[in-house]
Amino acid sequence: MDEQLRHEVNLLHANLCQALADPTRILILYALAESPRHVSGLAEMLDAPQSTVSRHLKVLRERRLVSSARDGTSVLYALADPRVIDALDTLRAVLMSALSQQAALARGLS
Amino acid sequence: MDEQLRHEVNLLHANLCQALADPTRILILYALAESPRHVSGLAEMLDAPQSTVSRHLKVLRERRLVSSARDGTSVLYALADPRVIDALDTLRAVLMSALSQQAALARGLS
DNA sequence: CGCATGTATGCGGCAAGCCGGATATCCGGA
DNA sequence: TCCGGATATCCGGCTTGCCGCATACATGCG
Repeated sequence: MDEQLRHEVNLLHANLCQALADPTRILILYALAESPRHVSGLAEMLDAPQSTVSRHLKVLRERRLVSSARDGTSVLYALADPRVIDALDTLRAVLMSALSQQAALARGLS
Repeated sequence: MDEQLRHEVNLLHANLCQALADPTRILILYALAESPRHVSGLAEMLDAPQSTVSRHLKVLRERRLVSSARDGTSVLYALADPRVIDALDTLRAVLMSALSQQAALARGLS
């Protein structure tokens, strides 16, 4: 049954990664890392329809990557755990390495 | 056009996260972090059909998260960049925090 | 050269994700 | 209580992802 638990965590792990697997959501997370924002603010910043932003926020909220708090008639969203940004930065570094390696390879062909 | 480039990288960033968004692929990456392995070895270890494993490896290979090398009639796969494991570990830590927070909340309700 | 082993790919089908517009819900002020 | 601004959800449609099976491809050996 310990095996069962390990499997369960693995599913949640993948689920968490899934939440990061969308360009808009990545932008949202980086924006919230700067400062908490309202839905409308994010929508304007990303130049995306409000419904789209709201749905993305729902995904992030369900995974507890962001937290929400009412602020008058609007809702203020904030990053729940700054380590998510660390992870994203690390992955971006990995990406950059892969790209430069790819570029070097391309130069070698010419 | 710098803006254009930023957007391009953002897409690739999401694409990279997408590659991590599958339970089987996460298991593969952790397995390869231990030591390089053949396709058949991974298939047996994960108790998954060979075609499935091969397809997952293709996804990881395209993103340059793993590297492949022929070894006689089989192919040896290895982790391309250990930092991916760092990122996965960080995300797992985030997950654990969220879970324990959730558990504490549940206790509060009882 | 033909066979056996190990790996990759084409295929058909199904599940899940993303989108924008329209609508429902929530809240504060008049 | 009624209204307007802000947010969440429903809907229909399209795209993408994952799977297993069957099959093609590559490699080493006799």
